[in-house]
Amino acid sequence: MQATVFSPHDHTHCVSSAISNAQSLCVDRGVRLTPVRQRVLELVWRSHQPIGAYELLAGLVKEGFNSAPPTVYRALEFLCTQGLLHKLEGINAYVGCSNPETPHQGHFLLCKDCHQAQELDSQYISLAIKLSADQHGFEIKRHTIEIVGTCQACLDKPKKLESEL
Amino acid sequence: MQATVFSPHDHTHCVSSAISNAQSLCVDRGVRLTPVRQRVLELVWRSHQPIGAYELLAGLVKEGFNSAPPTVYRALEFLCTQGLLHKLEGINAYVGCSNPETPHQGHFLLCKDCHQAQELDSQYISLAIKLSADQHGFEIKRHTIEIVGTCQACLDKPKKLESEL
DNA sequence: CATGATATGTTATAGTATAACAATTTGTCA
DNA sequence: TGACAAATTGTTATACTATAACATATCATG
Repeated sequence: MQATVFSPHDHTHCVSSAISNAQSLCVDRGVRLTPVRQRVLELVWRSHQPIGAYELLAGLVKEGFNSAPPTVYRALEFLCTQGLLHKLEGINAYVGCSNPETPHQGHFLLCKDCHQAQELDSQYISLAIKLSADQHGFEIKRHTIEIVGTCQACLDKPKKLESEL
Repeated sequence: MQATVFSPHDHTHCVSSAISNAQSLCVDRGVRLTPVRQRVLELVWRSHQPIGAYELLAGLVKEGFNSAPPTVYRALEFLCTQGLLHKLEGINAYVGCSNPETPHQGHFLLCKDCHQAQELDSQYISLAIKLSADQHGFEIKRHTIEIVGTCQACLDKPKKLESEL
């Protein structure tokens, strides 16, 4: 089984490599990874779970960015447009994308116990969707694929007692 | 090509058959399709597009139901739980389900021009998702599949002039 | 350094959803 | 029946999510 966000890993490394990757990618594309944008990207990556706009906002404020909602929403829009983040529509939260070089829509496994999100890259899912759309003469612009359930790690954990729920 | 919501059809018939279908289904299951719930279901079906909670609320109020947000959200929760409606997470709106007997999660084509939603039932998509989840030892509880783009009918329409946009 | 384009600051408000508790209705069974 | 428990609805308040509109600041470029 391949490595996933669900298994333990050095997350600090994830963050720093995501940032430096984003920096060079923005230079290449001639777009600006401004301080606010970079900070939002870091905060998303630093979170071990998908994170919401207002939680990010709180993070910005704590670090001296004098911020109101539009600030963070603009940064999020930029980052999503550049493929650096994906938005999870089902929970109004954002996750970093490990593969922003190639623009794509994510497919996600969302664990309802540990709340982590694993991005998939399944050719089968993409193909199945494309075939269905084609059958209807439908031209795809984007799609949202969010699979909610329980991840391997949480399935392996002993069940919680009633008293702990 | 099969019939879809995107093509013209007798929508009045859709509404009435959905309601009577829901009524017998609720009797069978021993759950109560109360007046508010049935009214919400009718309002959703009567709409030619996915419809939001507050628009439904306005509809209820207009017909004398003395209603506040919790009323409509409770009805929507009931109807979704019974499989009579699906929620479209990407646009916070609800659509009727034509096949509520068999509990399932919908796959949707959403046209960004005419705003109609076509529910699919693609075994390929379901299978591809199941395979991906299995590869990760992930146990699926539910999923959200929303494909945004342009439907056949809207593709066939002449393009709007700049002045009309 | 003037200018237009891009980005951010700021205030206000729109849109979506639920918590908490009260009142009512319904089903059930002694 | 009538008393109780469960389910449903009413009501008020508030939390959460997102954007409009306009002012200000910063940046790239000639």
